[in-house]
Amino acid sequence: MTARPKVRPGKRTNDPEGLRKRVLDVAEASFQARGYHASSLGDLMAAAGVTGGALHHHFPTKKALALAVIEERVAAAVEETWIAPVRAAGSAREAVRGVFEAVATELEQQGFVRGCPLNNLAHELSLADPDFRTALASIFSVWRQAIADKIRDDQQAGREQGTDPQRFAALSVATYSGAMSMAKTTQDAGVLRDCVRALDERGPCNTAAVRQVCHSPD
Amino acid sequence: MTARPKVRPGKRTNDPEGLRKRVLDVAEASFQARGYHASSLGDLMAAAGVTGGALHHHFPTKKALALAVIEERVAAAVEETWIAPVRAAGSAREAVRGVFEAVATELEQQGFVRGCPLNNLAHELSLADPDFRTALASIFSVWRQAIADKIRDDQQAGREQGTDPQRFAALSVATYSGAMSMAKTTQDAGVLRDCVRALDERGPCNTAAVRQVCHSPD
DNA sequence: TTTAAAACAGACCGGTTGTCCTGTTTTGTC
DNA sequence: GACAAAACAGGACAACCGGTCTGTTTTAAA
Repeated sequence: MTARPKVRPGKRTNDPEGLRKRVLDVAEASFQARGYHASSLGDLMAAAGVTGGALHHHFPTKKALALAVIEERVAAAVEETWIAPVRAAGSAREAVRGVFEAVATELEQQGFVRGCPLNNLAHELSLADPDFRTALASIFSVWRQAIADKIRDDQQAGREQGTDPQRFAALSVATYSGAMSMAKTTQDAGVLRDCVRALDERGPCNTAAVRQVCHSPD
Repeated sequence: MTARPKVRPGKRTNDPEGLRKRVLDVAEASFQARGYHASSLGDLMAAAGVTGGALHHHFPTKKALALAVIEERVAAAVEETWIAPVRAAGSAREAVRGVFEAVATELEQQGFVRGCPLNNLAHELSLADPDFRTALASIFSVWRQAIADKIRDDQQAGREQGTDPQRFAALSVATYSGAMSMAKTTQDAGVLRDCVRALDERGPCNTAAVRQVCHSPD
């Protein structure tokens, strides 16, 4: 995939940053497709065109490599597909709708579903190691925080009322995570659309305040 | 944990069903706590007090063992904690609320969160093998179907209107799955309560039919 | 009692895994 | 150019994994 400088012996060019990036690229992709435990360092070395010595120089252990993938790549992926769109959108609800739709469309034209990078690793590694767990938990935290902040912005601008920011954020993240889990298992991104529609087609209006005004004609 | 008949050599008692059950017990627990790849057959054999020959007799491969765990144990767990309560509840919405609360309470007094057995294995194994994927997908399917059926019952009884059964089911399952994912990562079941409250505190009432009647005083 | 199949015991093996280690080359600095 | 540190090469290795194999014991049917 990436062009690797394989010159004939005698001439070597050190490129620590490029090599590190190549390793992270390969590791990120392999962890996403096969998971952490099913990805062997041998496979990663071969795919990245990197020797054992070089790999060990940049990432002393497999755990260190995974931690770097989580902190640099997974966090960036969440930032790109969720946090930035949320900040840029007109409202939190629009943002959620937009991301669901965008991801669904992207997955459909891609033809297969590998799942959410964060959730994939969260399931496999949260209980395996405390360092993994805290790194993953902090990504969930900033994700939720970004959505909650947006709701507060909406409320200050009068676009939203009576919505608990924390709970709305929790619901959004949970629904997306779970929908991606199902989409990965069924290999069908349609469930993302089902969820986002159920989410804003709203339900029975059974909040006490609403129930008084919103009664059904029957 | 389970009493295993370890008599002195010369006396042996064949107990194929008991042995099989012991292996499944141990495998289910280990897959839940450590995952599939991180669970070695050696560990399982030791924990179950079973020799290699016996294990191989009942489960020729590790994959066969995992498939049995999925089809017999994981499916049963979903049935027990979700499907049965849904059928027994007064309405689908009550059922969802009840399961979220019950699981949250159970996890809190338990002190730690191992996550949803189905989602744990779904993330790790869906892409690893087609047989795993279809087995897991069918559990998701019956889970969703049970909720959708309950919504239809509610509608026929006049307890519910204007709710798409499939979408509601998708949303319920997705929210639960994602909430359990977060709960596992943060080791805090509180997110389950956040989600279920956000789910029935309802949102902006922006469905076309509702928007006409249910306008906000501002 | 005979007998065949099922149930179980336990050693064995080839392959893989992650890590370490020793050496060599490149690179920046004085 | 000297030199030390960083960057990289590549083999070695011990532990482990999953699966297989042969043999023994139990069990139930005949």
